[in-house]
Amino acid sequence: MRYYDSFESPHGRMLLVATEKGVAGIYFNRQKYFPEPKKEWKRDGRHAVLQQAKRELREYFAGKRKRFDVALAPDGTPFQREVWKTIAKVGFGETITYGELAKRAGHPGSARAAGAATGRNPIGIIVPCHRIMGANGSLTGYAGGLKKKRALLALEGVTS
Amino acid sequence: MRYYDSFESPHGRMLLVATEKGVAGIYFNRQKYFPEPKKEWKRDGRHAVLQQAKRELREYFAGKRKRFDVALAPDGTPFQREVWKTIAKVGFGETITYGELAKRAGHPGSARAAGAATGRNPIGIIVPCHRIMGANGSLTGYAGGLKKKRALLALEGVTS
DNA sequence: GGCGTAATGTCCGGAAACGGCTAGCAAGCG
DNA sequence: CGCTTGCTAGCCGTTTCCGGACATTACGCC
Repeated sequence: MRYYDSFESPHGRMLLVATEKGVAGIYFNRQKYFPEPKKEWKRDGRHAVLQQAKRELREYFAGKRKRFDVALAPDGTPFQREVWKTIAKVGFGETITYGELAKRAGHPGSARAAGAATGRNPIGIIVPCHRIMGANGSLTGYAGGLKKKRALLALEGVTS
Repeated sequence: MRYYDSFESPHGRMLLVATEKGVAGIYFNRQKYFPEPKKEWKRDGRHAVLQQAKRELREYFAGKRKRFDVALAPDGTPFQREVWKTIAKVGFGETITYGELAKRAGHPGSARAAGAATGRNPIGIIVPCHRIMGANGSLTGYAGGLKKKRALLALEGVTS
């Protein structure tokens, strides 16, 4: 079963989705790969996982939180989950390249595949895919739009 | 959740699988498309659906039952479920061709597709796919082996 | 009668395309 | 010369697409 709720972020309304085990997705309205909510999903703003996620997000945007603790439960292939797990370990304000990401995930040389997996990350912000950049320093892409990527990095003090 | 149990038929041991809603599958050992039991399945010989299915099967093989009443809940595409539902309406001792089957299912001309769907029927015996034959009277196929198809038809008094 | 053919829905394997990439050159420019 | 820019060719997991195979049969043509 999946539960969902909306969340008002400084960059617009977001959709949060969770299972019993953890957060499954966070999406900006109209972002790439925005899921169409299924009928059997239940709106439940008081679901434990959703409440924790919302609290941590509020604290993050308020500048009072540098690390997320809520449990994660995204759907994906083994490779994708490896990559996302690796992204989650990149610290606040730190940025790495797609090649470095691939290496840390145990797949050196799979930079391009890591990029594709990054693009499919369903849990923006909490899995901080905005901290991944091109080897030449370019932002290269963001499912919510490069503008949001820049804003998130600015919030974390990355001047670039 | 899926529940399962074994059943001793005159033609060998069988595996029964069910959901809350009805029978999902019945398989001869080593038959085509025999499913590998999943870890999360529960063996439960007293599950209501399984008990009813076993009773009706015993009665059928004893010659005391000509119609099955247990609820069915097979997995399949919409087309496949149409076909299986149509097969279930073919009476004891009656045989029809794949073309007739397709027509009754509301897809005249899809005889071949109906054949493929018949081959994927997960609920042998109760959904009596053994009553479907080639237009020229040949048996053509059976997931449990043609020998069993012949035996079942003989039990129903089809001399052919 | 015998034989090729087209029509039908699904599954499966292989091939190809497609990305939020990158290292390696080759020019262009001051 | 150094630095920057742009193009190219490999790299890799996933997704999409296509072509055949099936528990078939009706039809047209010889």
